[in-house]
Amino acid sequence: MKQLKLSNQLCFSFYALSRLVTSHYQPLLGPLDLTYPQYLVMLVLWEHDIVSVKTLGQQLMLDSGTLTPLLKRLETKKLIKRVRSKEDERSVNIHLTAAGRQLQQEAADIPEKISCSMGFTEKEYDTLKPMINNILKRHADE
Amino acid sequence: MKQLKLSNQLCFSFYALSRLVTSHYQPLLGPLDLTYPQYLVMLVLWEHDIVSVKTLGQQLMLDSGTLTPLLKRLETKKLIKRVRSKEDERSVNIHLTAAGRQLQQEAADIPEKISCSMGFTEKEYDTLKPMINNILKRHADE
DNA sequence: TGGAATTTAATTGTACACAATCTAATTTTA
DNA sequence: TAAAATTAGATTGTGTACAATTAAATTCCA
Repeated sequence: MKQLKLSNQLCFSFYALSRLVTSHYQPLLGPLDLTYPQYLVMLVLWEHDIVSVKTLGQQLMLDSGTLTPLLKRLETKKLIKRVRSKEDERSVNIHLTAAGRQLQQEAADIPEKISCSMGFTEKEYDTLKPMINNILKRHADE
Repeated sequence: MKQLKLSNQLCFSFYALSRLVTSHYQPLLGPLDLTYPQYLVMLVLWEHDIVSVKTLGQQLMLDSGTLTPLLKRLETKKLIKRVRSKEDERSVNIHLTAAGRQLQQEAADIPEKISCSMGFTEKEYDTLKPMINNILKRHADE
């Protein structure tokens, strides 16, 4: 019986934690004129240089309704370029620009700073990482 | 070195998990014409009947910029009533209406359903609940 | 006591998030 | 191969989130 409320409470904790995380990124990303979701897109591009909107959506678990306007904003800032694919005209490839690559340097210390800001303990890393990724993975289809 | 990326990855997991949670509530709340944040407000009201916007904001960690329009939508649906306090005219008290209390019955099985939908294991409850609440608590000030 | 500081909501503006729908391109298959 | 089904993004509309500002009420305190 008491169990029932637990799921609700745990879900609320996840919801609150996500917003806490975003709020800790904000002061780090603000100076780079990036939001957290925009930063996530840049992280993917810094790894791959070119990715399709579809791939981006799969990696970040976001749909085109979210990504299309977000990518347009990144393009306005000259950090990326949206290029419709020649091979498959339905697909749009996102290219990292020189300015976008440049930004990687300025963002280099963010992982360390966010780690410090959130103050995760060793134990929290080791426990939460696999457990939460397990939850995400078992719902991977959607 | 490898540690640095971990914080970024763990934070992304939290962000993704929060959206996963919301997506699992949606089919349960849709029939009640509630969003997840609206449901959270109703949960507080089902416990207390009357709460101030300030208290609500503290409980849910949301500010008036989020709550004011959300509460207006709940009022439009006749689930709550917004009443400016007589004792302190700055404060607005949220009252549960009869329809709002009625809705509690229809929402009674949501905790069980969300538990089933998310499929948390016993171990996940026992580990995640205290660990995540600890993280939230140590950043409680903001 | 009366002005300064604080508190509480509301407002404004920007940016997600996602359901639902649409269009165009590609693939399937009858 | 031509119609049907699928796929990739874009669009539309609703609803959060939150920073920054504003306005009104209350509290502080010199």
